[in-house]
This record gives sequence, C-alpha cells and structure tokens, in this order.
Amino acid sequence: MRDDPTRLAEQVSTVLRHLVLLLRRTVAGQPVTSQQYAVLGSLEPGPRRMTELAEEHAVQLPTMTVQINRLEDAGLVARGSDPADARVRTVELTGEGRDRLLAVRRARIAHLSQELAALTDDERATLAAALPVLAKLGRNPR
Amino acid sequence: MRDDPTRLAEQVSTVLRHLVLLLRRTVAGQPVTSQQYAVLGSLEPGPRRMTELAEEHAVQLPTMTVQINRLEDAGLVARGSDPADARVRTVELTGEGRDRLLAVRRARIAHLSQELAALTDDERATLAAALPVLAKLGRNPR
DNA sequence: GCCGGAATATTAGCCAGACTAAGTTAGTTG
DNA sequence: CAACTAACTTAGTCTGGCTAATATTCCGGC
Repeated sequence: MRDDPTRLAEQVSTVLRHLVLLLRRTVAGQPVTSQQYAVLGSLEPGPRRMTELAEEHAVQLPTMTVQINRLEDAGLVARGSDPADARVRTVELTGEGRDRLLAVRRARIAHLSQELAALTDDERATLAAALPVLAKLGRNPR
Repeated sequence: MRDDPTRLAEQVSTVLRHLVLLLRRTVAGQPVTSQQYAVLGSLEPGPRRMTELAEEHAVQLPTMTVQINRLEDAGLVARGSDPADARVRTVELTGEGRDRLLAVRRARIAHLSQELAALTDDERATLAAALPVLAKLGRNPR
C-alpha cells in the first residue's frame, strides 16, 4: 500500500480534472469567456495596471495585452494612463463592462447554486470546510 | 446578507479558478500537455473508440481527432479498426505511450504530494473528506 | 544634464485546443 | 436498393497561451 499523501494526491488529481470540466460547462454559452470574466472581476474594485493583471492571472504580459485589447474592442474596459509614470497603462471597467460582469456573475452563481442545492446539508458543510484548504494549495510557489 | 448556497457558490467559484491555475502549473514543463495526459489516461485500460474518448473528455469529435493525430505522430498511441464495424477507429497506447503516461503521472503526483505535504494533518483530513463531495458536483448535467 | 540600464507595454509570430460546417465511408432500414 | 443515419476526418476560425523583438519611459551615476 502506498503512503497517504501520494494516495491523496492521486485522488486530488482526479477530482481536479473533473472540476475543470465542471467549470468549463459553468461558463459555456455566456457572453464572455471564463478568462474574460476573470479579468473583468479583477477590475471591479477599480483601475489596475497591466503588470498587476498579468501577475494576478498568472500569464505573461503579452497575453494580458491581447485579452485587454479584445475587451476594449468590445467596449467593456477602457485604457488610461498613470499621471505619475508614463510607462504604465491602467485599465478600468466601462459602465457596460460592469453591467456585463454582474450579469455573468449572476448566471454563473445561479448555475453553481443549482449544483450545490443537489447536495445534502452535511455535504455542503464538508465542502465549505475544505474550501480554505483548497485555496491554500499551490500558494507556496515552486 | 445573502442566502447560504449563493454565498457558498461564490466561494466555490473563486476556489475553482485558483485550482485551475494550480493544475496548469502542475503539468507545466511536462513532455505532454494536460489534455494529452488526460487522453493517455483514458487509454490505460485498453483500446477505445473515438466517440467514447470525445464524450469522456466532453469535447467534439473533431477536437479529439486532432488530439489523437498529435499523439499518433508522437508515437504514443496507435489507431486500429473494429472488425465488427468498419466505421469505427480504435485508439490504444503504444509501449512508449504507456511509459510516458506512467512517467508523467509520477511527476504529477509528486508535485501534488509536495503541495499536500505543506498542509497539517487536519487540513489533509478535511480535504480528503471533501473530495467525494467535489466529485459529485456536476454529475447531474444541465 | 545626460547616458546606460531597468521597467512597462505592445507587436509579431508561433502553437495547442476548442468549435462548426462540410465531406467521406460504412452500416441500417423502409 | 435508395435514403437515412452513424462514425470519422478535413478545413477554417477563434481563444488563449508562449517567446522574441521593439518602443517608451524612468532612474542612478558620473
């Protein structure tokens, strides 16, 4: 028999793959892709700079540039400048972007709520307890 | 304050996004992509048909065709035919494919084990308890 | 003050992976 | 046996990721 962490790792690995598919279905058919939704979410509190966004989403800068270009073309975000440093570009939600974000969030939450509603109270409690642990996974890089 | 399932859904949503990034890092730099790894995994028990593979991975047939083409070019899988129905193509692991699958699995498990080792016993227990619940999520389509 | 290196973004070009539409070949059925 | 259906593949398009190369701007030292 194998040692416990390895066995657990295998199970986690399997479940992760399953969840990826779930997440994919959760956003299928929405007016924004899941990446676009994620970026819009980052902008909700206020303007951000490109480097911040790229880091937060764990992608390279050029990737974020392309994403923002698309969102800008769609009228969901607007670029601005930092008066203190002419190198940095800021990005913020437009009114339309904010509306879209909230609409998609509602749909997404509704979809997940439906899944969660199919669970028992105990299962939901178990899940809720594990969320902080899952969030901790991968926090320690390398 | 919002009702409980909605709140939980939001948290799940956030954690899912986090896990997707974790999973991405887990396979980064490996000799196969995470999708290729997943397909190889499906072939471990034995030959499968294209439609089966596409369904299992929740992709359209043409997508799976392309994936299998690449794996075949790489010498990791081989196509065959069903003697009972000339329309169906079967796919199976080559020896090399099986070796590769096992190697990647080891690396992947090792990576995850490392993450899990950073948790306390309690956290691991909490996580282990939640896995069956997570696996249940999304099982009921639509 | 200005010159060279570092920081911030963008552009260009590549690849994986997803989709739909259309085409081919082989069974199935009225 | 003709028409439909099923199983795949091909072709074309899109998103989203990467690296390498380029332009701007800032800053530290001389």
